[in-house]
Amino acid sequence: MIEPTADRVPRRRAETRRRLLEAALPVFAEEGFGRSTVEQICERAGYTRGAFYSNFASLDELFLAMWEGRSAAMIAAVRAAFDAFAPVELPDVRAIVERVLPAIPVDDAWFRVSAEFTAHALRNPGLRRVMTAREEAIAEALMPLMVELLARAGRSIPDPVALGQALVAMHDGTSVQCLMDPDNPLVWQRRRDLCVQVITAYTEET
Amino acid sequence: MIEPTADRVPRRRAETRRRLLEAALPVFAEEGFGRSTVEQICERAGYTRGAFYSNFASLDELFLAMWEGRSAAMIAAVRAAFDAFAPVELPDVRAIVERVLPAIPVDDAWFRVSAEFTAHALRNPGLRRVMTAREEAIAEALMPLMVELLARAGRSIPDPVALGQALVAMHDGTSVQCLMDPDNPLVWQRRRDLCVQVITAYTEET
DNA sequence: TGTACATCAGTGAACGCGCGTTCACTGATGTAC
DNA sequence: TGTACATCAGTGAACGCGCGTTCACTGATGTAC
Repeated sequence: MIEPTADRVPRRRAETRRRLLEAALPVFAEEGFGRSTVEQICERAGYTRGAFYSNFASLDELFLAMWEGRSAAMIAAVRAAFDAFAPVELPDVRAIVERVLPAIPVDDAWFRVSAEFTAHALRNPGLRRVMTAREEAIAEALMPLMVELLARAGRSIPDPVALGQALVAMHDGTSVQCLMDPDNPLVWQRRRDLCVQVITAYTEET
Repeated sequence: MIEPTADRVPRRRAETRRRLLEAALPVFAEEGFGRSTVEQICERAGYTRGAFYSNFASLDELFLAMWEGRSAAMIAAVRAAFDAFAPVELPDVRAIVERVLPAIPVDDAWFRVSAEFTAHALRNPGLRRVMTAREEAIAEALMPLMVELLARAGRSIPDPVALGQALVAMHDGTSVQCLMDPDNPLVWQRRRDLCVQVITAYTEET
């Protein structure tokens, strides 16, 4: 059984696009977005520069597309990790944090690129909206699971939005600290502690 | 009375350096570090490119020097603001936060550059050490004042290092949120609330 | 199924710009007497 | 104080590289009969 032919034309294009996007993250992570060149990305992906311009109008466009793709994948991965914990017995907030927090990857290359993307977005009102929308999407995707886990630890959340924002800030802020000093277990420990404190402060015993 | 001549040779150089460093922040903020050129900085500072190479070996070197200078100025400003609150009566944690937190500038241009510098430092072990050292310097400069203010609110700090790290993470994480959505007063409110919660969680009534 | 034809994704050469970096120079600044 | 001299910070022209962007082309892929 052959694929419907209608798909098969875009197949090749889609593959090229995918490979360019895949090659972009390591290049941006190593060189920085601003110092990355179309040539470097094409070379790593195994194409000539013409292929790039056949698929993207500019490096900016590819940067955004790459960021969106990786972000979505990241959220999906964390969500899956959360779901996996559903059947497990989690008696208190600390137990939840100790099991759930490690499921959120703190990835060096991705963080470098995210930091630059943030700076880039702060220069561009359109991108700002994209970023805040994504933060809301994360909160919406993960908060129901948080609510359920915390309910099983006997805790309710008076203001879920405030907790969501606090957790994102906590994650962002402590990620840098951990990546700056990755071999210091104390920094990681304090990250977990802060997470426990924040959740405790933003929830009530039922 | 004329200045000692020994100073006067470096005077001109020092002035050139200063102007180049001053011009660098807005250029980096607008273009991004990676897309900034020696030419742009020199043009804004009113020099030719030769003057740049007479004072700095590379854009990287200027970037670091600029970041260090601005960081130090920032710490000094916050420290001064803290000191100014010393004689005021501050009855509780919330009152302290409401008065002290606004003294910490959340500056758009500086934040953009800081975010990129962070990404840059994560690529370079030497710069990582510079950054962690600076974070420690901030904590050391401000923590004694925090201790004193909190003591007057009847609170002691069992683990000042942990509180320091938590506050830095809180500041970094919520700054992005505030700058992404600067006209939303709720985001700023939640930043203050989180600060109160963190301080409360990391201190004990005496 | 097989053959002729159409499409268009990706090639690779070409062009030109803008920037990094160098360096012989000049004139501002300071020194010696 | 005044003059001749020394220094060296910043100038501006020059060179060359590397990249962005374009575009005529080719050959892989799919279509029609």
